[in-house]
Amino acid sequence: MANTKYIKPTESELEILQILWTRGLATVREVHEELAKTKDAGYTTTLKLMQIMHEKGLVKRDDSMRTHVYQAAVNKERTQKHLLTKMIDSLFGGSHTQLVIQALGSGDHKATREELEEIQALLNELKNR
Amino acid sequence: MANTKYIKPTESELEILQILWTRGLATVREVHEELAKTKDAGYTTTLKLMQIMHEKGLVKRDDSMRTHVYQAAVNKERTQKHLLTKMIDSLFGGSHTQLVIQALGSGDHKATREELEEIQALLNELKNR
DNA sequence: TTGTCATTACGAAAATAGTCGTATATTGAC
DNA sequence: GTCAATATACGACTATTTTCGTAATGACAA
Repeated sequence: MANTKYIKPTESELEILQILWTRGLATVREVHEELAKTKDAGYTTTLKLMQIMHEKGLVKRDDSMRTHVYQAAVNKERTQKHLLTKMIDSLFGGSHTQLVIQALGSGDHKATREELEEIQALLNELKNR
Repeated sequence: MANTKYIKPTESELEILQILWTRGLATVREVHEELAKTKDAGYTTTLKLMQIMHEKGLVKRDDSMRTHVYQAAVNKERTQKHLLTKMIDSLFGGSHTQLVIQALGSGDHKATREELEEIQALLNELKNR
């Protein structure tokens, strides 16, 4: 298997990936409209970023048509895990648990009952080892 | 109250803060030795970083002696929470729970029983709302 | 005193990230 | 065909972060 060297997305790239993970397929225009809701940058800025992401292999694109169609080339869960691990190491002294405690204890969640049950299930599993 | 505008530490700064949070007080030399275990940078690089951190107000220092003694000027938990929230927003669609699930579900923790109980307690509290 | 070593200060280069202007091409309406 | 709208390509500029060389200074041993 090809050695898929992990490339750490920058913050802007992450915003774009987030959109692509949600939408599946999207044009630059669509991504840009979405970004514009929270950010304030020109169209060509978004375009350039996505071109760079393409070079890096973070996204795939279909350029058989004039308007290219992009999609994420990196797995969402894997990327989350990578960055999470990084944060745990650099900020929580390597302790997953400390991070979980912080995350759970932070004021205003809107955890649904299902989510709480999911966490409970995981917790039970960990306890029974 | 003085408006303590939050300053986001860079990655390198975070590494240094991590050391200062652990040690309490430390000289540049000490921080540098510690960093050198995992990183490979010159002494003046560390020095410069810490000087910049001082300007930004991320660290305090006692410069009454020739060799200055530094300590963190920002609270560990608060910093953790800030960055955690940021990550949750940018990477987990704002869901604390999704992050917790990822963190708990990631392979190899060494959560102690005490930690598990602490999580359980928090979970119980959340459930009873 | 003199020389060596460790320290801080400082400026600037190098690397990385983000921004945008402009050229060029393609499409479709008329 | 012409024109307007919209797309990509691409280079360059800005800002931030990281790196390090060099100078000045202080400490200390011989």
